[in-house]
Amino acid sequence: MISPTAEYALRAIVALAQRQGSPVVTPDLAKATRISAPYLSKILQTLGRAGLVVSQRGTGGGFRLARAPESMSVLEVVNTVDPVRRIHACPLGIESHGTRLCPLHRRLDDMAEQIELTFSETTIAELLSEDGPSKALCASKKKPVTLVTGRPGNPRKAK
Amino acid sequence: MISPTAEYALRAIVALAQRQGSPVVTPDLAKATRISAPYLSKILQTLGRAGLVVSQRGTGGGFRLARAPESMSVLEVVNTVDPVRRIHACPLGIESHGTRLCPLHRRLDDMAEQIELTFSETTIAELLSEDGPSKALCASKKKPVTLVTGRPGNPRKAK
DNA sequence: GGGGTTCCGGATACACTTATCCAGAACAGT
DNA sequence: ACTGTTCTGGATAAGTGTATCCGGAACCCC
Repeated sequence: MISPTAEYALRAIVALAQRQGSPVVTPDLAKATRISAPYLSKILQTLGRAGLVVSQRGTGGGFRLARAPESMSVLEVVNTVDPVRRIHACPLGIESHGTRLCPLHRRLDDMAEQIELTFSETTIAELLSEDGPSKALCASKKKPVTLVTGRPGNPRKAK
Repeated sequence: MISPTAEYALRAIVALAQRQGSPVVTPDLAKATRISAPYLSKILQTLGRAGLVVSQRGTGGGFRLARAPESMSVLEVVNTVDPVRRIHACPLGIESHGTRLCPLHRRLDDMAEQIELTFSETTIAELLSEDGPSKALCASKKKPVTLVTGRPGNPRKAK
């Protein structure tokens, strides 16, 4: 439905949102999101160029959200790394009829529109931990994986 | 949203449904759907193994739908070539909590569920030509591409 | 049963996405 | 300015999905 890369980007954005503006260094973010550090780094670069995150080099640097989580939609994040594809014209070679789509492609595009709408209506803030039991990014309660919150002796369990 | 292959499979199934059980040979189906013949052939093989289409070799052979278009759902076709991926457990390494998903993955799975539901409720018959202007597979009215219906002097316009 | 037709399935090539690596530039603190 | 830190961006590798090719098997008709 969405590409792994888009899902990674959302994980990273959510993890950054949890930090409330404090810069997070790539390896830490990689541990929190369970994404490989080099690849995450590429995704963060893309998000940075799009203006969704801000990077800061040197000691005490890292990445932070460029805006408040309440004002950032899921759609913005997804579209930055892997845009939702709408069907505007008939995918068959036949260009003749304008915006009219056949039933098949009409329905597929309706779905894409629905997804786009849902993404645009959901803010990052809503993904944080709204309803108790399941915390953002699936962080467990029983196993305090520390989730990078503060890392006094990180178990270094990342397989 | 769905892979090219899944969309190809739907095109092929719809094109077969238009033929009302008459066997269609792969090159003809390729022209109708604008899918490359060798690749379409692979997809048809898969659909055949899944029992959605029936193949017949030799002269007068080809492919035809195994069942009535009214009794075949879009979901069956899609799942045959490229199953809808539901999120059953937290994609992060943390297995600790059962079926509880964090808000992010809960929402993504809700979408997948919605898509699955819509696909399961839509039959191939509904994709044929329900509402006049836009005929199945985006076949234009102005340009009678013949769409393989009967082909007296096929323009052979496939780029 | 011979010949033309059509699907079958393995092998292969190509493209795009995902993932990795590393030298270099920017930055903070001293 | 020097040093350690951290991001940057290009080059590259690995993996998956898409597309092609071809010999062989099944089938129909004569």
